[in-house]
Amino acid sequence: MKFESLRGFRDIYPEDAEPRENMFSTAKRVAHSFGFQIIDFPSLEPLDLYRIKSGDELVSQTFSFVDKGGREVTMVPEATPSVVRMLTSKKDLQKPVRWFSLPKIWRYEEPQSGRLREHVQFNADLFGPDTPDADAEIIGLAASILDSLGLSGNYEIRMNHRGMMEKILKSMQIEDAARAFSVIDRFRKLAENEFIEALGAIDISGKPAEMILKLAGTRVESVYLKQAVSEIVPLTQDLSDILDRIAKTMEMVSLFTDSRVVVDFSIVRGLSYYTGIVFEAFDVMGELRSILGGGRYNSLSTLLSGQEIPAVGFGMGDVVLELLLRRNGLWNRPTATDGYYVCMASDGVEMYSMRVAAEVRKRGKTAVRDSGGRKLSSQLRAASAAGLTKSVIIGTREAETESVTIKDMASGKQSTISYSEFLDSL
RNA sequence: GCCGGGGUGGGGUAGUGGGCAUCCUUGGGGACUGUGGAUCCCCGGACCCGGGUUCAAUUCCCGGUCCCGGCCCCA
Repeated sequence: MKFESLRGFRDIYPEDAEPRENMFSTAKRVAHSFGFQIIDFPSLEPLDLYRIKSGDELVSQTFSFVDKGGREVTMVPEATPSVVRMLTSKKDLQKPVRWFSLPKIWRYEEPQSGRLREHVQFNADLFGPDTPDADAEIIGLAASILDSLGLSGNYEIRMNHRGMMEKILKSMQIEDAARAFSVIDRFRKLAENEFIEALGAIDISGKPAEMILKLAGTRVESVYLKQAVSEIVPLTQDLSDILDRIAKTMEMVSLFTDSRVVVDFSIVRGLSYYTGIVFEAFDVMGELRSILGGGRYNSLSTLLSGQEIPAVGFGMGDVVLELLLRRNGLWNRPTATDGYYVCMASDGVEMYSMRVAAEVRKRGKTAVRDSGGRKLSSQLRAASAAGLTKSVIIGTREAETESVTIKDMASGKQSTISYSEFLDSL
């Protein structure tokens, strides 16, 4: 019988687990530097938590089952509902609340490039203020994490605004924005005629369809935003206000990163619950799906709890991020780490060598002791593989004189010093 | 759920309707009875699973499964 990991699930060995850990710890460090605090929540949630806001399409793509108590439960397919539940059930939180988490997320979908059935998602949300400052802070956090991973200049932020899009559509006499969004969302995947066809299928044709086509293909920097929109629809006061806010947000984001920030009118982020700004980050080569995505969702807490708490946040999966880091040569294990590999050159020194290793560790340093039963040459080969900077060689000679031989693995040089001298050097 | 392409040791490969399979690498050990990353030697380890065709299948056919990519969807 042969066992393999399930379709879409991964076994992660040290050569990947360590770069990965490095990636997560960078994200954590940056989040902390922004004043965000880590939270955690269950991996299993009631299925209804997702039914309320998303409907059957999402539910069909979850790992769900009926538990022994007859409850419909699901492996969490996203962080936000759980986070919002935590937020709304603790009534004494002082706003703004800045939270992040690193949950495992499950989705029952066909695996493909950048998408698996289980992944880790870095998730950050800022609750309370509904301001361009808060929007910019969240996007700035996302960008700062990517920058800290060494990806500056290798990605760009594309943003849009749900409210702006709704107003633009409305000026074209299109009331059902949600349906239009689902077509606009596919803009990049469709040829021009297919896009027009898809719009026609939801009763948008003629001039409005042409306008939407032009709009969806538009990407602009903040300074040209107003002009670009005014070329397509008349600027009402409402619309103008939103455009000012977007431009302000973009300018603020530019304070966080040198990466390009543009408005891309094709970014609408599926259906779901976004109410204001939406954004995604893409690799500049355009080879991968989006690295991260998020936006403002001011009504989800109302939906889940009746409390109105404005929110803005984003999620970033580890799968695409890993692909991007690999492509940029940033997926490497650390080189030799500071520490000692303890070898035994002869029989009868087990206790002494183990004591040496234990003392090294007590002083907060790394010590890996060979488990013995083999020649010194084999032990030193293992020492090389262990990637530690030094080896300690202990044999009868050292045991008799209470000394240790320290070998520098890079240079090959070694010297014998007394045990106490060695301990003092740690 | 659907579509396309794949599946030979841990990784990378050669090859064939018939001698349970090539080479490299990795792993273990040795040459080196107290010295690694060099060299040489030895050893371990594979034809995805099931069914069919056939005297005979790793090779051909069918189904499944997994991998890669795409669709749907992307929370």
